[in-house]
Amino acid sequence: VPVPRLGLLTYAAPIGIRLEPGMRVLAPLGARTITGCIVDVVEEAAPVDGLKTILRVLDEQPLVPADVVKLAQWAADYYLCGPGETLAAALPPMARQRADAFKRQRVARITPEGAAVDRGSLTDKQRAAIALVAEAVDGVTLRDLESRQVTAAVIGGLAKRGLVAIERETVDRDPFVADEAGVGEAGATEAGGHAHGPGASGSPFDVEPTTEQRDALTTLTGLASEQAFSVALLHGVTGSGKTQVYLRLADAVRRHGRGVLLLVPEIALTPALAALVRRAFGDRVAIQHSGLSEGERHDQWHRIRRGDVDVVVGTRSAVFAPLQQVGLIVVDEEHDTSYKQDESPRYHGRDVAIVRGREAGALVVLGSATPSLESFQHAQSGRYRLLTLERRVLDRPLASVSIVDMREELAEQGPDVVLSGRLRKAIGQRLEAGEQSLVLLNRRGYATALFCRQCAATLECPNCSITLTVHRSAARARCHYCDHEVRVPERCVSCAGEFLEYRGVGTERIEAEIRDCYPDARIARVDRDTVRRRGAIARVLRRFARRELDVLVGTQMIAKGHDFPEVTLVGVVSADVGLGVADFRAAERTFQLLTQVVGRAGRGARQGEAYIQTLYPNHYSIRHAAKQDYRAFYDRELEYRRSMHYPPSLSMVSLVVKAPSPGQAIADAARIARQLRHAASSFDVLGPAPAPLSRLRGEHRVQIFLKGTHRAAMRQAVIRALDAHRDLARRVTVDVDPLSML
DNA sequence: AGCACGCCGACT
DNA sequence: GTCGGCGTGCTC
Repeated sequence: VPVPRLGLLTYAAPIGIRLEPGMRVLAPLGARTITGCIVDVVEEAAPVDGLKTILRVLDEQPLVPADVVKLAQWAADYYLCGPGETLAAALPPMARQRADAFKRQRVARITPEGAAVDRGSLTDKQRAAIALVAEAVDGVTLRDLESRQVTAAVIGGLAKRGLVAIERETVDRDPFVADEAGVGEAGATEAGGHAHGPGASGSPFDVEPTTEQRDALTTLTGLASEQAFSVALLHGVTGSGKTQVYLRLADAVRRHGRGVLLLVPEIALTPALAALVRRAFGDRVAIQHSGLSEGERHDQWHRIRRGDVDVVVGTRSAVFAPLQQVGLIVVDEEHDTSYKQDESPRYHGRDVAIVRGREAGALVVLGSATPSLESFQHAQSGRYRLLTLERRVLDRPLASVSIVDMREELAEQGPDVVLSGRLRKAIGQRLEAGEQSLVLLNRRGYATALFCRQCAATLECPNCSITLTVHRSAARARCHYCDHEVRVPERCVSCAGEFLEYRGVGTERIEAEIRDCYPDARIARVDRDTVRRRGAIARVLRRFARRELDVLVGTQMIAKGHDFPEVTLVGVVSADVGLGVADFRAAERTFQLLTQVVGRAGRGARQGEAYIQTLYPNHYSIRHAAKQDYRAFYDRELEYRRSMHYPPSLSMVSLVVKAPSPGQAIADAARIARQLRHAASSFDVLGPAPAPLSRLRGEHRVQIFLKGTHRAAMRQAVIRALDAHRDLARRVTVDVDPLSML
């Protein structure tokens, strides 16, 4: 049942009804009627006491394929959430709705008392109302009564006196009956709706593969043809043509009659890829991502279920797509953190993909220029097959990268410097030459904080332990966690001082700086603030690809997988943004982001150049990213993780306990930690300690970490600890294999 | 007294 | 997620 933290429930059903895993049923749950999904069927010779009986079977055939039901169950066990939560991810959008979503109406009926009452004792309005109710044999809905000038107040008064009865009734109407009839090709959206990405049209197979690509393909098609489970890590530098390998491999697999799942971090950010896949496989492709409307998602899901497609492109939830005979699962940019869902069910799309591949006997290909330490370690140990693309297509050189020491810039130009002289000059040169530039700063807004020079107070969020970010164009200061916002104050809110200072820069400020510097440049900004609306990012990227823009300023959104041949300059305003975070993955994230964004330069005929501004020019993640030296970074980072006992040398589970006060949060967490320590023989329990974001949306947060090599033991301990403290269960968030320490 | 609101436990 | 039960605190 679609209820968080609730395990599998057992219901009775009459003998003789066809029941199979994957079928949906209507069942009573407490006072409600809900739509559940059958996970298992057990036959009993005699009736079992204490079970409620399912009300109705909604499907004649399993809606969710049996293997996907099993996969969802595995994910629920592994990630410590309710099976209904993972199963919900596997169901088509509209089937997720509760039975209550069948229109529920309030119906009034006459009672014996009401029929017998002396109508002379009633008011005019009551008399009119009771007359209407009495003449309707099956009762009359309150909505109908209202349209006949009988207000809810009048009918409520009659109900209170027991003269009419009001009941909630579900309208018996299965939304799928209507849908199934109408499922047509209308759902075959135009490759995500926004087709033309940069690059050429025509079949992607027209391009001749490089020698390296050919070698990788030979190995991969070999592995795929074995029709047995294996995992390959395709480590290819930026611009080496990994997509080309995926597409050709996918084509080979589907020609052998097996299905292909292509998982990508966020299609909405890379509309070009969707278009490419579309051109490669035509209408044998389905697309699944959150940018589609409910109706579109529903249609795409059913196209897959019916077997109308053999290639599915989608974001993490597509790992549960109802595709049959899966022979290949590709996880593109496997290191990308958006594969991990940041709300329950907190599953990792890549890791679920590997389990699905194992169960299906499929080849799983993980691709990245900057593999996660987890994946690369498995490749090193031989568990995954390692394939490497070391050269760019057409042997184009990687960008030449310069690290700009901002300490020197500060010394020379004063504390207000944002763009170094070198980066500013480089942008100017590109404008002169008619070439394009990307400028990255992974932080949105104009300023990160508003600081009072008189009393040293900083404008903070009243609900969260964080400073408000200044968005100047909106003249608002906003919390990026709870969305609380205020007008930017003219005077300090604590001392009324009038000398307020903007501290810390964001993309909005960078855009303004570049405009100041180069008033004629055509500049656009890409971050969550500017591309909130559907299709907005595709529009900007398209304009950039058509060279209607000279400079693109943005957050990590501009670093992801885009292929702009005319970009010859990449500037990173501050490589340090992610390094300050209290997270053992800070260096890895910084390395990945820098490598990815630097890889956007020089993908066309002209050599690319990049500038990375930093206050830590000797930090290893910056140095190795500048050289695009993944191996050096990996060796160094792995050593750090080993010595500090962090993943991938062991596994972690994070628990966050929330409470209305800090003391309460600590006390509650301490109870759970005690219980965990009690069970801890093979793992360590760290904490409780205030979480880095100690207050969020008005709640105080305290953290506990489990660290160990035996995940099952840790999961077991968490289950038992939460079982022993049922009263706290709702206040605790459990994250298995957390990607963030926040 | 009557009820709005929030918290908590239960849901097969 | 959401319902019912129950306690607290407020209004008439």
